[in-house]
Amino acid sequence: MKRTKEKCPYHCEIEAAFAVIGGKRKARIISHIGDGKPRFNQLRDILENVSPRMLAKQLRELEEDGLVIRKMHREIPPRVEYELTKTGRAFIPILDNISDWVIEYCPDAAQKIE
Amino acid sequence: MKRTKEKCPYHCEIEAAFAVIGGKRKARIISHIGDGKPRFNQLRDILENVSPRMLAKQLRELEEDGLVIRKMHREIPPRVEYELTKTGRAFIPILDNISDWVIEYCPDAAQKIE
DNA sequence: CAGCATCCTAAGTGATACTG
DNA sequence: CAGTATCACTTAGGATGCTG
Repeated sequence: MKRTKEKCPYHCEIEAAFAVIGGKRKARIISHIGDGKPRFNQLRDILENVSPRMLAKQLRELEEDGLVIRKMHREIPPRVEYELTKTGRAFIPILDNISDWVIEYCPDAAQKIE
Repeated sequence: MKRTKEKCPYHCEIEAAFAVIGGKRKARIISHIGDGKPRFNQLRDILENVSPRMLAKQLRELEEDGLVIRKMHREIPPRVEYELTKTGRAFIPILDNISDWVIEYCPDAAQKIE
């Protein structure tokens, strides 16, 4: 989804929202961070087939948009945990609704899960 | 969002759902079709800066996924109206929740509306 | 009017190698 | 471990012109 630094790039709330959560795998990332406090490579394992470059980018954007906090522990080897902010946690129920919707109303897509 | 014809391309419900509604402008299209029964060029006017090629593509995908019905009236000049299916209508409350969420929790993005 | 066909560019994404 | 850097590639998206 397009992310921009223009002053008024959005025509409506929905467009603004999807600029924040519509990126590839962003919804899944939010969902998994909500489950625990995963570390970088744990997220990579869960998501599968994500290059470190892409995961880092998505996480950085989610952090900029205030959904995710990056907690860096100064240890050797370094340990970084991700967790949701209040904003991120407020989005979890919506993700649950979306999951329910696809199961109930989109049998074709639901069948392609797993 | 990636659309695929593979047999089991999705890891979870959220990924499946975003394959259906995550395309650029798809959420906005659903929302506007829910408001009335817009014609092709009415949708173009509302969305602004959409090439006919792209709008047609998004509409066709939404139709394939069972969210939208294309009603063709055999007149001269031709008239086509789009409306929501039950599946599409069931998604409207979720879009409303998303709008509320961005207003309440994402002030930076909300400020860029209009 | 409601598209489709064609061409083209720009942005997104992946793979791999490397570093503090 | 948690990322960057670089390069190559795929895809999305726009512009334009044409048609039933």
